[in-house]
Amino acid sequence: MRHWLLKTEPAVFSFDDLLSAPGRTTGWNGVRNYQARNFLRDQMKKGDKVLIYHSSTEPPAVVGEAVVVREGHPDPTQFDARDADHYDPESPRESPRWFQVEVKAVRKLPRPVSLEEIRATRALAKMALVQRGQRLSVQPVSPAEFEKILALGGR
DNA sequence: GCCAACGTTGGC
DNA sequence: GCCAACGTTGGC
Repeated sequence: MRHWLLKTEPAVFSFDDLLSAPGRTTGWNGVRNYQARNFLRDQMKKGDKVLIYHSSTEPPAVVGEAVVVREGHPDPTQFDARDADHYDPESPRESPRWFQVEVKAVRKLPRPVSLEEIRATRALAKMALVQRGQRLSVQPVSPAEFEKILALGGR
């Protein structure tokens, strides 16, 4: 089993939105970066544990824990011409370009673990999240890093 | 295949 | 709102 971090902008889709979604589950759609796509399509497996991170908010922070409940499959939003933010007219139906997984909320952290706190924690210094210029919205996380974040979050 | 221009991400 | 860093596009 692997561990992951998924970024989302809470103004678009927050952890609370995930908690209130049917079955506390959603398709993690809208990823339009090939490296992140490859993780979604090839590497994320049912049962993998996921940290949910809020970006472009104050403070940016890991706010909750989720689990992969369905492995990579085509992201339906790429075919939806009404969804201007996600529609990709270049993506062939017979070999879709973009993939999603389904994730289910496990629990909200009692305390968010802020980016500042992550930067200040030696054991988390190697996380992709704090590497210069790193922008990937789907990132692998080591088991130790995953547990450390949960501990900092008061779980 | 190079690389300049442009677009996006996301912290600050 | 700024801008550094990075990815993508497209002319050549």
